[in-house]
Amino acid sequence: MDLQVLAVSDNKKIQNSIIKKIKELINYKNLEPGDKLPSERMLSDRFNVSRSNVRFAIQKLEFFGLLKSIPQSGTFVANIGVIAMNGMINDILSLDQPDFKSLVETRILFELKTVKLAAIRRTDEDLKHMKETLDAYSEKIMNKENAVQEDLLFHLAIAKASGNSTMNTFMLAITPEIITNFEKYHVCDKNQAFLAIKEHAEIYEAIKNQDTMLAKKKMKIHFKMLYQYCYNI
Amino acid sequence: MDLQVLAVSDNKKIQNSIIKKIKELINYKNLEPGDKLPSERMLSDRFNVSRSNVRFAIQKLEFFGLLKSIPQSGTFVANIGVIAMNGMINDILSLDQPDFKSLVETRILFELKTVKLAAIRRTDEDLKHMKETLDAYSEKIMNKENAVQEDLLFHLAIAKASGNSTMNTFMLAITPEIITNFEKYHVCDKNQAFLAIKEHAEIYEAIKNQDTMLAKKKMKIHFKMLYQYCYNI
DNA sequence: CATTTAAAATTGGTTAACCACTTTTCATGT
DNA sequence: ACATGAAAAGTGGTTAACCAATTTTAAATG
Repeated sequence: MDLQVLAVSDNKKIQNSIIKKIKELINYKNLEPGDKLPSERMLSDRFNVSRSNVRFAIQKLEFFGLLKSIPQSGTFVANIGVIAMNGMINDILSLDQPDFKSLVETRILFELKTVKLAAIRRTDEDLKHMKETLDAYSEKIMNKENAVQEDLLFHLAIAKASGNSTMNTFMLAITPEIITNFEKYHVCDKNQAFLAIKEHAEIYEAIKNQDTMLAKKKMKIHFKMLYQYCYNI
Repeated sequence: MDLQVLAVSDNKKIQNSIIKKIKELINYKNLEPGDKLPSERMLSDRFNVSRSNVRFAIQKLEFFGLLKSIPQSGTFVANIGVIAMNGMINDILSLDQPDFKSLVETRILFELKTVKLAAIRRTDEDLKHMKETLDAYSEKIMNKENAVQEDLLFHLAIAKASGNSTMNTFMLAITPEIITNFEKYHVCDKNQAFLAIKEHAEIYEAIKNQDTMLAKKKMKIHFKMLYQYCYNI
């Protein structure tokens, strides 16, 4: 799963317009699962756009499972009917650039789940990794340095320990945007830093002791301020 | 957010090896936030790989917020310290291809949240959209036709109504893989289809009446079989 | 010596040519 | 008519050339 397709780009509008035209083409020609689309060259010619942009558009639709490109052969409609095809393309076209509030909301949802799963599934290696990030965080705070990075790595270590590759991937995907906004709005104040050391340690201990409910409870406390912030923006 | 970057590819190994080398380079040269990386040409020369692959690797790191490419200028280390850089690149390199179990686990987590949010935030337009997908689903089932697509679109309509663009995006991202596996393992049996019509209708009504708890409860019932299946695989 | 400025080198991004392979076409032989 | 096979056309993927804008260099100017 390569989420890259969702990256923002100056060409996004062009690519979305191509996706729209591909959709119209599929409907007009009544293409069904397995049917072949016109070649990239023909599409770029017909739509009056570069082949690169056609390729990007196809890659995006391929990522969402709607098309399937086969080398030296062609691009085919995936095993998905015309109804789902239309519905999903509409959804894809209307995808908004994630806003900060939705990112935080999603992060909280993830972390309250990953912390429980981590408490159940964590391996010895996971614990070691988490402990390392925990110590690195404490050290930075004790030296009164900015520790946003170390804070983050601790949470990512939990996600990894959850044993859920999908959530781990998504956590990594939303992380950069979260950091950017945190620094932009100064979410993590230094006043809260010392308190956070204790909270991190408690979360770690709960996971280590495989106390699922306590782990979640401590994470909830840790997120308390984040909650408030999220809903006040 | 263009998740495309996470797509599987034959070049993934090469690109991951390039990412590894970029990480080593950043460490060796002690590059800090804002510092410039060698040009794409120099990197492709140094690593003995094509510039395209270097570009793909950089795009991936850019998606995860670790690098920032500026046209006609260069590629720069993002505003992220060396610790987070190393930690996150390690995480990125060790990302597993999402397995079916983790996909289902994530989907359930999402849907139990989106259904609650939808009950709170749904607009009249959302309701209209959901009703359409609901009716399309019923019609297919009554005609004893396969309705996997319509089932899916109903759930996507809920995700959209949740008003959370991040979860909406992620739901779309995991959907194709879910469908593929459903059809592969014949998860949705026709015996359950008639029952599902009623369940869908109840979920819709709960969202319409903004009964948050009931909406979640009905969704949980709807997922009951999915739960069992997921944990028996 | 400092300042200006223009030209040359360098950059990420884009386009066009090329490649290896597949698919189609159609002439040939039976 | 039909089967065979080779050649031509077509395919997605890859590489190399090109572009416009930036950055550096150094020569010209005061």
